Amino acid sequence: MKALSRKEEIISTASHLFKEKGYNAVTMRDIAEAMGMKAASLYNHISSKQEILATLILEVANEFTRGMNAVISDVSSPLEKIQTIIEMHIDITVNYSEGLAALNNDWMHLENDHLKAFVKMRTDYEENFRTIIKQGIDSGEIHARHPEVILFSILSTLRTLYVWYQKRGKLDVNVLKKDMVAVFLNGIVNKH
Amino acid sequence: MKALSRKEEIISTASHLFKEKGYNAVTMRDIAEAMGMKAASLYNHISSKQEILATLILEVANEFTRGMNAVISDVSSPLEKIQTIIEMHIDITVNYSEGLAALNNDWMHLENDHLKAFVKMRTDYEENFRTIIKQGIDSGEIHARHPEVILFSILSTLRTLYVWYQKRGKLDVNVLKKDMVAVFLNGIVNKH
DNA sequence: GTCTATAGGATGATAGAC
DNA sequence: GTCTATCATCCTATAGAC
Repeated sequence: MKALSRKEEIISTASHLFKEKGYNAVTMRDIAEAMGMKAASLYNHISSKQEILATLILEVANEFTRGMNAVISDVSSPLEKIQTIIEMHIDITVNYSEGLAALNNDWMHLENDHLKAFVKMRTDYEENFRTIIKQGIDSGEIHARHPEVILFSILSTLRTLYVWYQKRGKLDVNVLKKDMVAVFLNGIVNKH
Repeated sequence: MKALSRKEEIISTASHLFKEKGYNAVTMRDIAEAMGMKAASLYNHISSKQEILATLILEVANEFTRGMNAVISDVSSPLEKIQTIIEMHIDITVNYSEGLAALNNDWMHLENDHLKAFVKMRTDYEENFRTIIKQGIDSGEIHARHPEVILFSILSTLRTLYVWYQKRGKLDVNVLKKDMVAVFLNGIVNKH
């Protein structure tokens, strides 16, 4: 467990507050107070409030991009790829839950190049996922339903998992992965 | 199509802006400008920014509560009830998409009694849904998986449907209902 | 590296003329 | 019912002392 630099402490503190109230409702004074210092002192470690947001969001977005690239270059069936993506999302949720909240709720408050970079990463990610689903439908592994409905159902669940994961007393990660994969792959109806 | 009162126009205009940027990032001047008037004039029709938010969110929350009460008092199986809930969510998404955005993203900016009322409605709603899922598991209709995983997967998808519904060129509502119900009930794997 | 002081501007809301 | 003018407060960020 490496000690956090002062800058990392600030970003971590801010991320907790952003998760509760959102980027715009959190002031530099709030962040400073939570760290036991004055707002002006924050600027010795970070250059702006925007920098905090961008650092937080782009770190997680990069994590997703890395994960998706690994899945794509993997030699496995579309169904196996989808399972791996679900598991990857759950891992990221557990490890970056505050950053994920900012990514979900406050990405539109990114500015200029940060915003552009984020939107591109998200678009690419969705496009890759969509392609995998279509391949599964073409090969007959996946039911021939509207691919957007499948893409959206899985993605929206995974994206908001962070809200629920901490609320429900930290269910074991492996149980969560197993059940989540099962819900999407096999549905909830018991046919036996 | 009844003509909107000035107050309703303001709330409708505000809801569009809230959906794009969030409650805190939208100013009274933004709302006024979008209506072609000055910020001070808004106060002839509404008493505060908070009133706009509360009106918007509580209208949708009431809609969900009404729908859930109808489902509960229905004589039908747990699986049929879940199907009805999914269809109800889709109907509300189509008819109240702006209010739904505020409910999802800005409920924490409600104050005092409005906040209390909202949280109670949401808790009751989730508890009712959870009970239905458990009844389905007990009766053997639903796979014996962690009920929270099922509850969460369905709810998070339905709650964020509004983001996606308008982005994807308004897929036919009946196709959407059919495919969405199928994804959750039967999964995506084709077993034939 | 933290502080006080403050610049410079935005914000929600009110008062009062028309 | 809309306007202009304005209040009181809050906001991000900077300057400069210690």
